[in-house]
Amino acid sequence: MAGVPRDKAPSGSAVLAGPLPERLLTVATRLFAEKGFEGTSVQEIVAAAGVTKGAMYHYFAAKDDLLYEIYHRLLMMQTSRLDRFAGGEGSAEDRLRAAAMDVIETSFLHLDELTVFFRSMHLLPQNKRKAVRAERRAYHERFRSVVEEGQRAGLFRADVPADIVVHFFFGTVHQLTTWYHSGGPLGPHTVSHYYVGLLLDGLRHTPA
Amino acid sequence: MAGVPRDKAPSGSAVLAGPLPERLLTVATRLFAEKGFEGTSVQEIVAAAGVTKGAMYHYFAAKDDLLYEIYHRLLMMQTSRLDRFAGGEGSAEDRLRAAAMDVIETSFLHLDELTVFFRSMHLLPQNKRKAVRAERRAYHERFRSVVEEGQRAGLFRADVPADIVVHFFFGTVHQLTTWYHSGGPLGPHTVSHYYVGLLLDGLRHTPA
Amino acid sequence: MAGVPRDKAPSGSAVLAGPLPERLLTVATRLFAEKGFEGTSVQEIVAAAGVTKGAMYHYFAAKDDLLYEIYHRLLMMQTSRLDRFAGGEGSAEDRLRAAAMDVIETSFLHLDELTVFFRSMHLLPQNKRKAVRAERRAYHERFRSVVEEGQRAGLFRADVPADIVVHFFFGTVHQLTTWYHSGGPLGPHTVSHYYVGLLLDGLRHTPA
Amino acid sequence: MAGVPRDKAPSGSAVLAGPLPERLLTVATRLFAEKGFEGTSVQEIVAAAGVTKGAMYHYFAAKDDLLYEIYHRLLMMQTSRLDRFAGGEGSAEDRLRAAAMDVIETSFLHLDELTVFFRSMHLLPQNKRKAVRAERRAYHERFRSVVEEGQRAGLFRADVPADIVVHFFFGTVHQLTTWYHSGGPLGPHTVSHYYVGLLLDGLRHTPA
DNA sequence: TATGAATGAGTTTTCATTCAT
DNA sequence: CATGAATGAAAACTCATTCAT
Repeated sequence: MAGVPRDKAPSGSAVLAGPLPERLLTVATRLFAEKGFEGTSVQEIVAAAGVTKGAMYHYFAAKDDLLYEIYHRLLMMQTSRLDRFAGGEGSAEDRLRAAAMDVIETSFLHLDELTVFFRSMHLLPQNKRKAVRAERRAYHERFRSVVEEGQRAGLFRADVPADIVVHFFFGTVHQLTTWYHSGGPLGPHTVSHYYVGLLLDGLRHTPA
Repeated sequence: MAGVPRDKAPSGSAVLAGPLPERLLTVATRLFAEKGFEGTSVQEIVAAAGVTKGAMYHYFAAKDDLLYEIYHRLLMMQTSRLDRFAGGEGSAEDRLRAAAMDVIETSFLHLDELTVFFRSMHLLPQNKRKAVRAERRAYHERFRSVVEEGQRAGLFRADVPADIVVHFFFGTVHQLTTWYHSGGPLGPHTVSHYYVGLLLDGLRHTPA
Repeated sequence: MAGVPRDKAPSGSAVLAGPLPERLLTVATRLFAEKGFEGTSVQEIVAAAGVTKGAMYHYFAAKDDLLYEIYHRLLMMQTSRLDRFAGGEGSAEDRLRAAAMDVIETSFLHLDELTVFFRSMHLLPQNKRKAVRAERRAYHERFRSVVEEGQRAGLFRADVPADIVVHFFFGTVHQLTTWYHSGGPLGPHTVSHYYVGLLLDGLRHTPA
Repeated sequence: MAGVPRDKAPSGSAVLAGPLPERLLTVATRLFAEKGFEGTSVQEIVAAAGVTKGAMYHYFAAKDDLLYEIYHRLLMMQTSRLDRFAGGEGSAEDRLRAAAMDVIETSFLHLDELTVFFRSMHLLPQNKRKAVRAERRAYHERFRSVVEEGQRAGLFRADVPADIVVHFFFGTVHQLTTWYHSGGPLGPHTVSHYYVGLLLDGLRHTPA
């Protein structure tokens, strides 16, 4: 056992389906969520994916790139979904409600990605961090525009800046991962319902 | 090579007042917030505090301990403040409002600690993580009890579990650090005011 | 400070042939015997082998592993030799004499290993120490069985437990390293001859 | 708990009797035997003795000195006992037997010291190591002189150099610590008896 | 495309010892 | 006599990345 290289990939027991880049992202997401980005070695990732380091570096220039790609894909997906809901039919309130419900429910399906996102953004190198932030800001703006539309239409209170409303809402959505566990008493849909209720009722009411 | 000290602290540029443990915690908090726990080396901490590594390990058994102590002190302070507000005079709504305002305003004074908290909790070893979680849970329960009191008194809507309400509120408070920057257009008090408004109006309203 | 390699191997002066794991074991054995396990740094080992630390840790999970492997290889060799001699032809006395001679002469060829063995066994982590002890116990038992055979055949005195006889003999063999130096007046073969004489004559005689 | 110095001595639970230097040597011997010299920190020693580092450094200039003093005291005691037995009445055989019995039985009373001796001698600095070796050599010579006396008197075989005989015997005595455990089936006296028997019968007999 | 041996720069931690009080 | 805060030097180990094959 000693004197034998220690980082051969275990041949069986791995996720062996699908194209390699996706497989690597999938296992990396899980591992980063479990043990943190810095707590997960490249060796562990490639072992879990059933390949060797060389293979990974063939597709990703650096470990950072895995992180960036996880963020990028998550944001792409959320952006496209938001566009669909925000640009749909109905009142600003209807559309905001639908979009908000969707964000939360989608978040429940991607808790690992969210966990990694808010824990490890600061570990990206400057240029990639800037790129991610730009994507996120665009997402935020799109959401805000619906809130503003509702305010102009007199549906929502106008005494709180739309910017604050969006931060208020996404803030709590992004913290879901710190308390929600899938084994608990409340299902994703229930939580989404409550959260959207608290948001929209807070929005609709005009304070004394 | 020999005889050349490798971790001498630079003589200027450091916080050189007060007892060493506090000094170390102060600089560690700032550095962890800036560059992350994993991105900050012990060497950088002790250099910023103007001492050597040995001095730090004289007081803290591990780098982890700095992290734990930051959390612990923050939670102690928040708990004692919450007790004061929640146990005060007035209706449940008055007390909730006062406590909520205080939490947010206090958070603005400790943004660095909050940043570190939610980014790096997972880096604590199990036993310390458990201890922190227990403290945080107690805090959560105390807050929840005020919400429940208000629900029983008919002041707050009762169709949303108090637990959810607390998660909803603290979630967004804890995310403050991801968007708020002290140079921005809105002051801490203003943001607190908006946030508490959104929360309490969402709570007071009874949906159709 | 940055950019200055800290553990580059000196290009000359090293054992540069053969597969790396063996090379590392060879130099480690010599260094451990010279300066002790704790007194030898990993840095010194890899420098003597002409590689960097990373290379060593590619093959050995820990410094301990070098130690374990040294023991393991020594015991494997001794066990296989003992099997050959103990299981050979001739009376129990003939076989014991042959085996004993061989043990001592072989020990002279591996004084460094023996030195390290008895000085540093206690530095192994529990699990590895257990493994070594098990191997050594098997070796002891094999030797003892020949002594017992001789006792049953009436060739050896039976008033001393075979276990004690084996401890008595191996004890002194294992201490060879504390006094024997290859430059001295007595050659390995001479010493072996004397030792085996003292043992077998002590065994054969029945005290009054 | 954090931010508090980590090496205060535990106030109770320690050996608190007798003069400090002796107390320190006693606990050091036990700890060195248990965990090795390098595996035992000065902090552990002083904590076990119920004092602080300063106190220890008041009596011993260095950690090495504890080791040296352990050796020195053991050798002083053994030398004085050997002088008594070797210089006593009776034939060379009688005196050798008595001295040998005494060495072994005394060794059983000082197993910890012996363990430390043979494991850690190499950790002493050169000058102290030389001093110990000189003391040990004198002891060896004294013992050898009795063997030679017996050889000249025709009591012992003369075909084995007395030097070898002494190494043979002390070798196995010094290895006692590697296999003897006080809980085992054989008491110290029994083992001493067997060992001395094997030695003297090996000595007395003249090989064919 | 893919391998895996080897690198090099860095990390946390340990600890004997000193010295002002 | 004794304290204990602080030092300074080194140690074991990690790991993202490269490169000859």
